[in-house]
Amino acid sequence: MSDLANAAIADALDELGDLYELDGAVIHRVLAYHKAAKTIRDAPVSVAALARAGTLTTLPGIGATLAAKIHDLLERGEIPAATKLRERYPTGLLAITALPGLGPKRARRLFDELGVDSPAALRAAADAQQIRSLKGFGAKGEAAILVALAAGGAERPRRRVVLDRALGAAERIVAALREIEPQAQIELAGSVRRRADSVKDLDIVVDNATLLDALGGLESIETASKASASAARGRTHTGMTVELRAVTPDQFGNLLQHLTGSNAHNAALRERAVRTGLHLSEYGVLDDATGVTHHCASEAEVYALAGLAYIPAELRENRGELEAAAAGTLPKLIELSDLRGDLHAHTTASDGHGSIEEMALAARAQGLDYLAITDHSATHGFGDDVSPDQLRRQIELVHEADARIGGIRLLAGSEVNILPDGSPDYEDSLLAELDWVIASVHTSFGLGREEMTERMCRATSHPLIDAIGHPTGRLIERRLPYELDMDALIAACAATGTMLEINSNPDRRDLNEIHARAAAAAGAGILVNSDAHSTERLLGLRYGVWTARRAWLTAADVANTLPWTALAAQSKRARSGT
DNA sequence: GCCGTTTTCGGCCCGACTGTTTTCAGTCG
Repeated sequence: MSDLANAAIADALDELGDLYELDGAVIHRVLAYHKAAKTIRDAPVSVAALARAGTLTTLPGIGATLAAKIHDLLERGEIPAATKLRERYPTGLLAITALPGLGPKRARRLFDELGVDSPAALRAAADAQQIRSLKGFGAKGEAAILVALAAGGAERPRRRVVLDRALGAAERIVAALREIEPQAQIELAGSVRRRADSVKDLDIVVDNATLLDALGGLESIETASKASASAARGRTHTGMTVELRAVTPDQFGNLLQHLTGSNAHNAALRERAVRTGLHLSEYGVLDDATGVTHHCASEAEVYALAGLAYIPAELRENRGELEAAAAGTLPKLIELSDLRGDLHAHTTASDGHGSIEEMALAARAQGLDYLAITDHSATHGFGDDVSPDQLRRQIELVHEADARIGGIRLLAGSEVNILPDGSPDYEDSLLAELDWVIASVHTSFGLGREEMTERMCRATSHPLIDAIGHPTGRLIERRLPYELDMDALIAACAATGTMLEINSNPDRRDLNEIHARAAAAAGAGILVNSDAHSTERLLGLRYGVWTARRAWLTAADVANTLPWTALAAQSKRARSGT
């Protein structure tokens, strides 16, 4: 049986669901495929391993039929039903359904009646004015198709914006609105509030409708218009869509909960509620028994009516939070103030912009008790490598600064490169002089899955490597993670006592929330580090904490919530006596 | 296709918007 990644299995089920939908299957069957795909994509364990163990149906939404199809995929490399349907419906047809306004039903009509099987064929049919005469279409629909094609909608999905840029824009808008109406309730909603890796647009809820008219006048807004008495829509100069919604204070909780989502969370929440005779919407909670619709000023009231504990926004992805909220077993999530130290930061010795002292003072100002100076190592390129002699000098400088600067403990460390053979790029005798070593991959990203896994697992077996930095190398919306068996790496870390980093750089957030949750479940030590290259970037620790919260982590799951002495005492170095 | 304070069949979240429609289907979030 092959060892497909969860994401690959999920993609296959999503595709099959789309094909079934084109084929006219009942919508609930289609949804079953997409739900199962999401469950698999979010699973903190290897689904291929579950298949080998014969326990696939323990996953919610996976029954006998889907389990059999997943077995086919793993054993034969394909799902026969998908292969058959692909022969009937060309891939170009699926591309057409990605166009705004064109779903499976209308795409199917274009295919059946005009033979349209690709974006190019669609353009030709629209140019020839063949579409307007079709049932369900018209001249307007035909024009909309041409507009969507011209916008390139069929080739690429609309780009998502990485959280820090989106959050910056959102916070500027909220601050500007607060200046106009200081008494109003103004809250971010949507995926920005859930602290997702990236977001598509900005949702903001206010309890004062006069603010709807103010949106267009804000400095950061390029254009805006009032869509209704309770909504305004605008666009920032950077091209992000902003949806501003106004509601009376007594329904503020209903709307905020609705717009915060996620869609999967809300759908599952409403399905649960229906079973107890309640119907949730953005307007209130309708009780079948009494016919009364309850309005909720706060989100906590919405969840309480549904019989649930309050669910923090970061957990609202339908990854088990509803069940935990019903059972009273939601974790007490880690907070930024729980972090006691930061074990990954750079200075001007390599590619950072601050001195040791500047970084130390900035970390102290943030309330941290310790900071590891971990500049790049001997083989780092770009002319900012640190030779062995320079590192010896750097160790002295860190110790000297540590003695001089009060209120923070400075640790002499390094971010060493993991060479393709899995070894670090300093001699062991030099590594032994350091307080802290974090090891990362910065070269040879293109190794095969097995070689890369072997390379990284080998690094974890090195007695002087304390932790693995940004373990997958991904850059959100820019670079895919390298091929790696994360289950194997997590197991190797747990076995050797090597810690895994959640890198807080908002472009990385690596480990991601799925892997971080899996690592915690496997008993691996987890760090939330800034990887700061400047004093300002130390503030980025909140992104790593948000990833940790989305991974369900508590303070006890994250090693650098401990004082340095306690962390050092339980490190693998201390345990092995090196 | 899944699932069970409606248990092995009959349901399956809610509402807005759009365009093509005389009451609604399709799409979207």
